[in-house]
Amino acid sequence: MHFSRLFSQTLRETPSEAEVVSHQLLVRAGFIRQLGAGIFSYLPLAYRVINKIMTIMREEMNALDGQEILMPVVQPADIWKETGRFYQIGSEMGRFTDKNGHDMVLAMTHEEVVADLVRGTIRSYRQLPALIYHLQTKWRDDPRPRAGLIRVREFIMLDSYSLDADWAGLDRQYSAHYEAYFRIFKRCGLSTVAVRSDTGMMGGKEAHEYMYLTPIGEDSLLFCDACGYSANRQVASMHKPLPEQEDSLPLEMVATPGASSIEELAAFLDVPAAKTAKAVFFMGHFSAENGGHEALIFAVVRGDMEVNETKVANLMKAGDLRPATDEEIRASGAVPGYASPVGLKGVKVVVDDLVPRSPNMVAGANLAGYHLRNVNYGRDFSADLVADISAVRDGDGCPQCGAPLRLARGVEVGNIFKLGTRYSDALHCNFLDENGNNQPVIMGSYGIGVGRLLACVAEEHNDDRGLVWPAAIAPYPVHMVVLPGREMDTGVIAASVEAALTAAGLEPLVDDREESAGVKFNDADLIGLPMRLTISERAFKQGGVEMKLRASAESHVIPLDQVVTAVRSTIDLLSQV
RNA sequence: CGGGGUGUAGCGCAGUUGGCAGCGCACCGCGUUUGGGACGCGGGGGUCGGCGGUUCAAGUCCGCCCACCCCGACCA
Repeated sequence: MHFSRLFSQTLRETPSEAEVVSHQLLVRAGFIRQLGAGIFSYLPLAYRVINKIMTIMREEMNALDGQEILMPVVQPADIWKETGRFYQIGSEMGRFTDKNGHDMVLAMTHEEVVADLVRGTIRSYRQLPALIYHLQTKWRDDPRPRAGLIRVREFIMLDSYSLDADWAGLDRQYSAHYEAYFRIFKRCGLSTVAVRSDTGMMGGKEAHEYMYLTPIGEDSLLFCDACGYSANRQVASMHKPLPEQEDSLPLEMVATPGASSIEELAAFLDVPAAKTAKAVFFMGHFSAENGGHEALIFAVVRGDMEVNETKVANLMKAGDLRPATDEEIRASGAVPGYASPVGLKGVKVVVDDLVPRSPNMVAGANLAGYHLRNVNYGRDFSADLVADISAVRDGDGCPQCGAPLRLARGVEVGNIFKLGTRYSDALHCNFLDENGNNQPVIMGSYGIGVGRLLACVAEEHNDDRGLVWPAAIAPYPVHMVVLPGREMDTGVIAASVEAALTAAGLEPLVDDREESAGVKFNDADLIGLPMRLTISERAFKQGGVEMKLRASAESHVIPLDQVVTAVRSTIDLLSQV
C-alpha cells in the first residue's frame, strides 16, 4: 500500500473531545472516525487490525472445534419475549417496528437466536457437544458511551455458544474457553486477568470476566496477593472479623438531635461506626415472572460498611435497583435519617450477616431525632434475609486467606458465562438422551469485544510519539520511508524492496509522499508499525536500507539482498508469543 | 435521567460595544528545500449546530430545540 493512496489522514493536533490516550492516538493516526456518540467508522488501518484480531479469534475457536456461523443483527422480538428479556431489559435495547407493525430488536447479544437455532437443529445427544461462534455487530444503547472505542454503542463482538448434554460437558467447554481466551489476548499483546463476576442480564450459574488492568477502567476489582483470590467488586466477598461478644443490654432510646448520618451519630454518641447499624433503602423492580412491580427493599449493614447493590439485587431477585426517595421511605413507616428495622412491618428487610453477630448496636428509632441503643438481632428485630450484602473495600480481608485485598481498576475485554438451561428452558431446546428422555440443552456463552480489545492494546502499547503495535496485529508489518536522493533515484530501490517484501507475504506501507523527512518519520512513529525501513541515499551509501524497530531507538543498515530475510526473521521473532 | 461544559472551514482555535467571518495547521498550484512536523508567492474551502424572536443590522442579545464531551445514576 502506498501512503499517498491510503484512505486516511493523520492529524497534527488532537481532537479536543478525545481524553484517553488510545482514543487520541487512534484518531490522530487516522485509524478511526467518530460518526456519533459511541458510533465509529473503522478506516483501513483499523480494519486491518480488526481483521488480524478476528483471524486469531477464528484460529483459537476452530482449535476448540468451534464452527463459525453468522446470525442476524435485526431480530423479531418474539424470541426475546419468549425468554422475557424483551421486558427485563430497558432502554439499552434498540427496538423498532417493521412496516407491518411487528416488534423488532437490534441484537445486543445472540442467546435467543442460538436457542432458536438449537431447537430447530438439535434432536439427539449424538449431536452434542457442539460449539458455534460468530463475529457480528451488536447494538447496546449504553447510557454513557465514552473513552473512544473503550465503551461504545455499536461494536463487533466475538461470541461463542457451547451446547452440551450434561453439566460435565459444560464444565469442559467452559474450561476450554477460559484458556483459549487467555491465548487470544496474549497473542494480541494484551495481558489480562480473569476475575469472578456477576452474571447480570445473562443469568446463569458462574461467570468470569477478563480484565485489562488500567486506571481508566470503570470496573473495580479486588485481588489477594497472598492466595490469588480475585473478583469483581460486584461479587467480591470478604473475611469479616467476628465482633467482640458481650451480654445483651436493655434497649434504650436516646435523643440524637441532628445526627442523621453515621458519622454524626458516631461522633454524637462517641461510639465507633462499627457499633452502629446503617439503613439503606432501595426500590427494586421485579419482572413479570416475579410479580411485575416495584417494592421497597430495606438493607441493613454495619455502620462502617457500604451496601453492595448488586448483591442485594441478586438476593432479592430484583431486575433493577434504585435509591428510594424520602417519600417512599416514609410510606413504609420509617423515618429517613433515623430509620431502623426495629418495629417495622410489611417491608422486605435484608440484613448483612455481620449484623446478627454484632451485639448492642445503635440503630434508628424511626422517630426523628432519636436512636436506639443496645439493639440486638433476634431479640429486637429480625430480617427476611440474612446474607452478605457488604461492599468490599481496599484493604478488607481476603475471604479465602484473610490477607488484605488490593483494589484495582480494569476494563472488561471479555467474559464467559455458564448459562445452564435458562434459554433452553425458555425456548424449549430439548434433545433425547441415551434413554429416550427429553433433556434441555445445557448452554454456555462467551464473548470478546473486538474494538474494545483493539483500543486496550492501543492504550497499553504507545509512547509519547504514537502507537506501538504488537507485530501480530499491526495493520502492516513494515513502514517504508522513502526519501529522495540528490544524485540517485531512491524510488527504484524502494520499488524493488516493496516488490520483494510483497512477494514474500510481508506487505509494506510505503510512504511515497512528497513530504519532508521529518513529516514522514513522525507519521511513521504515530501510526506505529513494528518496523521501519528507510530507503535513502544516505542508507544506500552505507550499504543498503536502514532498519529500525518502532519499540527501539537503535537502527542498522541491511544490505539490499538481505532485506527480505532480515525483515522476515525479525517480524517472526516479534510475532512470537 | 440529573449536574457541568462545548458547538465558528477537515483539525486546533480567535472573533471587542451588535456593524465586511478570521488565524494556525491541513488541502490545491508554482518555485526553492530534502534524515525528525521546511520556506516564499498565489489559491480553494463557512447554513457561525438548528428554528424562532429583538434590531436598520445578529457569530455576538433573548427563547426553544439538537448534537457532542465530562461527572454522576445506569450498564455485560
